[in-house]
Amino acid sequence: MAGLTLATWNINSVRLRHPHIARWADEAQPDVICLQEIKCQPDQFPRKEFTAMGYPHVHVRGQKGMHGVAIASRLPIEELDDHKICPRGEARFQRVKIEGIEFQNFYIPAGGDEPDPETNPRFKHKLDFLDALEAYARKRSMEDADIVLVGDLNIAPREHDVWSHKQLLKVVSHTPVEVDALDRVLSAGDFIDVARALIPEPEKLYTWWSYRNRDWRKSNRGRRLDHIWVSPSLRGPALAGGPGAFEIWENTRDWEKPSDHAPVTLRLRV
DNA sequence: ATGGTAGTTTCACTA
Repeated sequence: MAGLTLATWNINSVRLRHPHIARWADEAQPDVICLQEIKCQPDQFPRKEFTAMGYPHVHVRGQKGMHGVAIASRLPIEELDDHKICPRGEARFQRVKIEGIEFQNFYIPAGGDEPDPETNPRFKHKLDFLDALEAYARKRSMEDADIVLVGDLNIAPREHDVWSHKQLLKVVSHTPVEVDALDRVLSAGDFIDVARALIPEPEKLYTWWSYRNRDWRKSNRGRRLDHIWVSPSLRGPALAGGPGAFEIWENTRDWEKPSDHAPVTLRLRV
């Protein structure tokens, strides 16, 4: 195969929004779709609907009502052993192999409102999760495997990944302590942040817009929370297509009852 | 400093 298009999308309930996925996939034509916040148990996942839209291969890590990740693929999926990363054991991580490439799909904890691990257990959970992920990434970096790490990482790391760097410095998702932790994960795994390798700052990049703004386009208070990282061995295939190979499908945010996240795709030249 | 919206576990919680 000449190329492989991969996608990541926080769908905020796959049972409610699989029609959006069908409509979007018809245009975007991804080969692999990594989903977060599916909000269902594995036996509740709409497999028939994914088969009908051309994705008969599905791997689900779900739990009742919240969190949950899933990978749907046109190509066969090889299941890989789960490694326990989430300190609370929540359904926030899965890994599979497709076409010889390991896909790691993450839904990192949002972290609550108060950016203080002493008073906010959710923020502590987020930092602990990132520490565990850093250790895992460091260990796996020794293997030289072809790895694509995607997901809703719930952190907008760079100045131009948010609508106002200054106003968000104390807002969870953009605080220095989280950004440092995420940067340590990136370094530990020798990963390449594909979006910024292809589209450098100061160009603004957002993948999420809050439901709490009446007109998301007009206010445009976005953040880049959804990421695609690749291991050094995939640098060539990931960057070969240039900026046009990376896409944020923000038009989906205009659809009726949308997810608050837009899907993101990368065309890998394999 | 506040409140705004959305989904599921629902008159409460997470995001």
